[in-house]
Amino acid sequence: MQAMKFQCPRGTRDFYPPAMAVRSWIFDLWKQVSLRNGFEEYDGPIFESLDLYRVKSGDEIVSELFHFCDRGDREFAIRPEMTPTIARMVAAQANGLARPVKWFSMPRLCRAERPQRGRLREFFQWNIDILGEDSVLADAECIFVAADFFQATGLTYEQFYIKVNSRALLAAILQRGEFDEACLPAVYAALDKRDKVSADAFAKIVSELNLPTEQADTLISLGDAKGDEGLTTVRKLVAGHEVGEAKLAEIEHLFELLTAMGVGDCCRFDMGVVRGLAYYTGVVFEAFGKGGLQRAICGGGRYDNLLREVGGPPMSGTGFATSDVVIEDVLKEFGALPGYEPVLDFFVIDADADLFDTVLSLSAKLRRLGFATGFSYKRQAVGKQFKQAANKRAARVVIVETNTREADIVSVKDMATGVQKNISISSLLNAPTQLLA
RNA sequence: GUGGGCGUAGCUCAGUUGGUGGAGCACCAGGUUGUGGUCCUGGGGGUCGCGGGUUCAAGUCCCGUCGUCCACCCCA
Repeated sequence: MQAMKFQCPRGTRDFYPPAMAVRSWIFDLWKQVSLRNGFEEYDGPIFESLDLYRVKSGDEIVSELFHFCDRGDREFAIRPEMTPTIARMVAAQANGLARPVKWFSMPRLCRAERPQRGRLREFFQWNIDILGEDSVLADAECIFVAADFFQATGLTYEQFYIKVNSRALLAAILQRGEFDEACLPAVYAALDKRDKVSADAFAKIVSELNLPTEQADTLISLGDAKGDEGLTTVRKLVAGHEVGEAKLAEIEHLFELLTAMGVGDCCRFDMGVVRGLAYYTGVVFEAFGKGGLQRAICGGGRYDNLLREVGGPPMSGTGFATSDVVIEDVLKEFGALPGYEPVLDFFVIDADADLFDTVLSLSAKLRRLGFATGFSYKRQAVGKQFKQAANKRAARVVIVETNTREADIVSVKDMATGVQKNISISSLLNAPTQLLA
């Protein structure tokens, strides 16, 4: 093979038409689900000041960003996530925006990571955010939107579920257990690993934290705190603790809301969901496919301090994000991706080369009526033109034939059913798609 | 940043103990002189990722390099 000098850069994808069709299908669903849940679309620049990301994550994040300087030595980075951008945008107009702010976006993001399954260096992410609403109702609505999307893709409750937890509740439990502040990050990290390892491995991770026996036991039981039984476990752990009881009541209320919205059955309490260590302050959740890929396919939660941290006004927020890469992965696993749809409504062919003018004029008219219409560039046998029509996945073929000249009649054939009828051009143009119904 | 697998036609892959490269699909062109996606025939296209080494001879063995996939780290 002639060595191709250029290929798409590591971790990026070329979207040839079949792949682009899948991407568009996912985007259309994202948008449709967002809009019907009352979210408005926004977007920002594809690069931001490097400092915007430093503020939140510190200097070490820079090595995982694609960053550059302009000719004035100003530092920028291609956006690796959307949250700083929406925080910046909302902060800038905070006083003028009606609350709650319900926004969504489908940004292209880049991260300078080593690619692996479900993680590329360039990808698209669907972001859903509600800002300016403290009530757990906003969290419930976000979880509902996630469930709504997965069902819209065709997945069932047999194929996905959503784990829900509260970091505020977890913090209260640890506070009551008198866990040392300093070891909290390690405790969070350990819990977050719970579902990725066996019970034994988890016990080992816990023992390596060198916690007092009582605290280690608490942590083990938290790791197993799932579903209604898990809530019972937690109820005992927070009994008599004011904040803990309040946070427990809050998450119980959340589940009541989810049940009322009809998605309670795909949601499950799970203390093992902690999510990163970054900025989550309250409810956190992750969606999972029930197949072989044990990987979160969507995640989010409440971030009540973030706007203030990026220099904005104190304003609460909650939301989630998921990427096109993991969505495609999980849908492929369940065979839920769509086939390649027909791209043409009509393909117009001529039975005789000197009828080509009619092919052109009829095609143009159909196109102006909004129908995707094609024709062969070459004057060749009807069979060859049919072959092209099939190849272009045309839904119908219009045959311009000898009696078209005198009688204005064409044949229209439905390629799926094989049904073919003679009709006048004028009636074809009056009701182009209903003729064969 | 660390570790492992793989790199042969546009795609998916064969290639036997080293002896001057194949299939299916796709693409293009013909055949049946007005009907396709599921017929028949033919064709184009690869210095076997790249570089070096061993050998009379390397797709095949060795080293390096680049690419890619997977896992770890990390995960906004």
